[in-house]
Amino acid sequence: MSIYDTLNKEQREAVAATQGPLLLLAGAGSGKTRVLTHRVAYLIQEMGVPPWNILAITFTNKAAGEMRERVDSLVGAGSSQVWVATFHSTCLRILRRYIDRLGFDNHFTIYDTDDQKSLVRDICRRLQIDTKQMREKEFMGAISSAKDQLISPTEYQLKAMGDFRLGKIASVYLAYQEELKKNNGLDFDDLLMKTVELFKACPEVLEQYQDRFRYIMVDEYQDTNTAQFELIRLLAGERRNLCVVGDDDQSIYRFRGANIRNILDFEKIYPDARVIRLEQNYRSTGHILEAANAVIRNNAGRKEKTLWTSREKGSRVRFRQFENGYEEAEFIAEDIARLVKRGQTAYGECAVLYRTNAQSRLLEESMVTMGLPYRVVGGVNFYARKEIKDILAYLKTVDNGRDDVAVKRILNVPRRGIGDTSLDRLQSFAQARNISFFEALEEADRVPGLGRAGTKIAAFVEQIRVMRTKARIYGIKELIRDVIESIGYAEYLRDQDGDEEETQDRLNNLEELMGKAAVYSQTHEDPTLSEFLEEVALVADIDSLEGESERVLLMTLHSAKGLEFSQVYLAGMEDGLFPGYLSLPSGDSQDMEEERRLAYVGITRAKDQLTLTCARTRMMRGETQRNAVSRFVREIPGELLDSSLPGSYWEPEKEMEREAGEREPVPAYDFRPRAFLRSRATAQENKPFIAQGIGSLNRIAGISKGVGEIRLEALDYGEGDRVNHTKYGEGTVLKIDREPRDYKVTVLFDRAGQKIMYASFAKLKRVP
DNA sequence: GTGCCTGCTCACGGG
DNA sequence: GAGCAGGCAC
Repeated sequence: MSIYDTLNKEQREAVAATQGPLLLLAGAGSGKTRVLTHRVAYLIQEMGVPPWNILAITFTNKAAGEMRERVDSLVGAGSSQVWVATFHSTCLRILRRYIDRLGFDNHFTIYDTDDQKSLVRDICRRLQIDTKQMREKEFMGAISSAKDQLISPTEYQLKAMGDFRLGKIASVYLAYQEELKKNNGLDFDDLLMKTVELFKACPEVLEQYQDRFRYIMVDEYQDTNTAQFELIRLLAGERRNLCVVGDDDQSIYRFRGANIRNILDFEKIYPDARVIRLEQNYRSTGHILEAANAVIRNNAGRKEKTLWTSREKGSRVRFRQFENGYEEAEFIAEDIARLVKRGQTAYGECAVLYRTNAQSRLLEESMVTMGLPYRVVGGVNFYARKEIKDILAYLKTVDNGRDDVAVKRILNVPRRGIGDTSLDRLQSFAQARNISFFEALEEADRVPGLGRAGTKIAAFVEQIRVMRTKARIYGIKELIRDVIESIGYAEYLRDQDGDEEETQDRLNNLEELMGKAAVYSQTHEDPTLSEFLEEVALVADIDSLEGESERVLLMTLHSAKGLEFSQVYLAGMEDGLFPGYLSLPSGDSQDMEEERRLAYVGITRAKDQLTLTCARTRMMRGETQRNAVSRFVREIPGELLDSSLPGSYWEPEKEMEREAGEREPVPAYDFRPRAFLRSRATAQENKPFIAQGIGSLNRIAGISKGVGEIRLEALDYGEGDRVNHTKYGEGTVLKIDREPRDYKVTVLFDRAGQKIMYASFAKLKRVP
């Protein structure tokens, strides 16, 4: 039996269609990664293609990591020579080798969003553009989308003729590119654009890569932008052994230039392309899939396809509406705890997905309160954190002083008494002599008007020199530790944060960075600081999802693409949040369709059970907003839903009557769907709700009781005792309620206020 | 040059 | 609600 026997007919066809252009329309959960990995294996094992002739491109590091793993385990020996990478890292590797042909130094630095912003700000100041009238963001967005479409500053200028705003953008764009070049920097979009430029300018380089990458596969093709498409088209060249895999229904990156036409028009560009559709879904139960189909059906302009599954119908899609975001979050944590207790699922099988990162906080809090193991994926990019960027800026400066942005960043971190005035003087000195900022620092005694700052600058330069000496002996990890200690960074953080907990978080992040450095040093034969810094530049999140099988995952819908979970919770299903308020007024425009595709992505992540939740009111932009149930929920036919509030969840008129002020505050454990109250307890509705036992709440919420597995152990603390919680610190136990399967403990924390939690999860320690 | 206060803007997503 | 930029006092 061969490894290909487990594939269905279409999948096998796709695996064997190795020559010429192939468009693989792969619906959600139809096993596209399986096809891709088997295709790699087939090329190597059956077609005798050397592994290094194969290129598999993905969008995210996560996808690349997963693909790598699966290729490794399927192909075995030689698999490491298959080039599996993201667009950006592929370009990075190419440019590191050849960008000198475009007049850049091969040791260019990568500008992240922060660096971009400060660069744009400098330029606006220089060009005397009032950033109150045109914001930096507007420029950044315009520049980025120009690059996505491979529009050069000069072309932009031509296009902008006669338009004031566009003209401004064009001049900022031009200055921005000049500045980048001067600083030997590239931003993320440049990685793609410059690679295309390189290929067009140097046919011999292109030929070399065409010869190397004889078989190209592109995952998530629906998300490619013009630059990426051009890159692929160039690489595929005359051989055209190009296999693109995508699902137009899952195109969710229009905001960063994804051109859905790339997939819709693939057959126009490659008229002889084979098209294979994968429509059998192996992931979700019937009800979940039907719900997904019902939602996506509302989009116009898609390639028609109907996903089907041979799996059972499964349980219906649950829908719950809550009074506010707290109750929603609490329900989710509570529900997961309950399912795990009953042995119906494991933490690692559950994922909570949301539209905006801002939603993660409440969910996270409820996880902490319930004591559930969880992890937030994404959020603030690890390498974008202040403390990480500070230390990396030191390392960059130690490695070479060429990165002006990095040097400027740390010159006064920690405080050295070198302020803006000195910085400006140094800057103009450097500019006049055409030397780097760090070189200007080294010659600070020749810079006019520095005064007392001069000594401080000399001390800083000396400090860097000492670090450079140490860098020759120390490993990267030791170097990081030494940098942190010698600049007194921990003290600086304590000073800045004022909050010990925050400082500790930051220090922990730095420990993580050291861990990362250690791993790097161990896994590379000849580890260098330069290479480490280069590698780190493109990584979004420090750790992969490996070894996370024991935790509930919290992430945005965008990060969830490509993943699957037994239990999926989609939180915040409200008009105004999801779909976002920006896409609402435009009705059924492109924006709304993209939101709907995102909903489709979310729904199709679920294998066995899908739960949709929303809140009637939610804190947004500092004010409480009332939101209607998301239209995406309403697009799901009622018979697929288990809402335990029949027909009552959508009542816009009633929404209008309700004033925020007329409601009494609700106790923490009132997580019942509010609509239930309305149908059941009309007259009494506004009376404060007195917390009932969880069991009865379950019954109210329409959830049957399961058999408890948890043994009731005696607690070593009682009412009035002082206890310690890992996150909230110390507090006093106010109340302990015995529940059928656990104790419910009410604690008044000194810092965090009153919380209610389950003893078996919260692991409270008695303070002697 | 620094620290504090105020007021403003932004919460949509990633490499 | 939070983070940041700008203004102001020391």
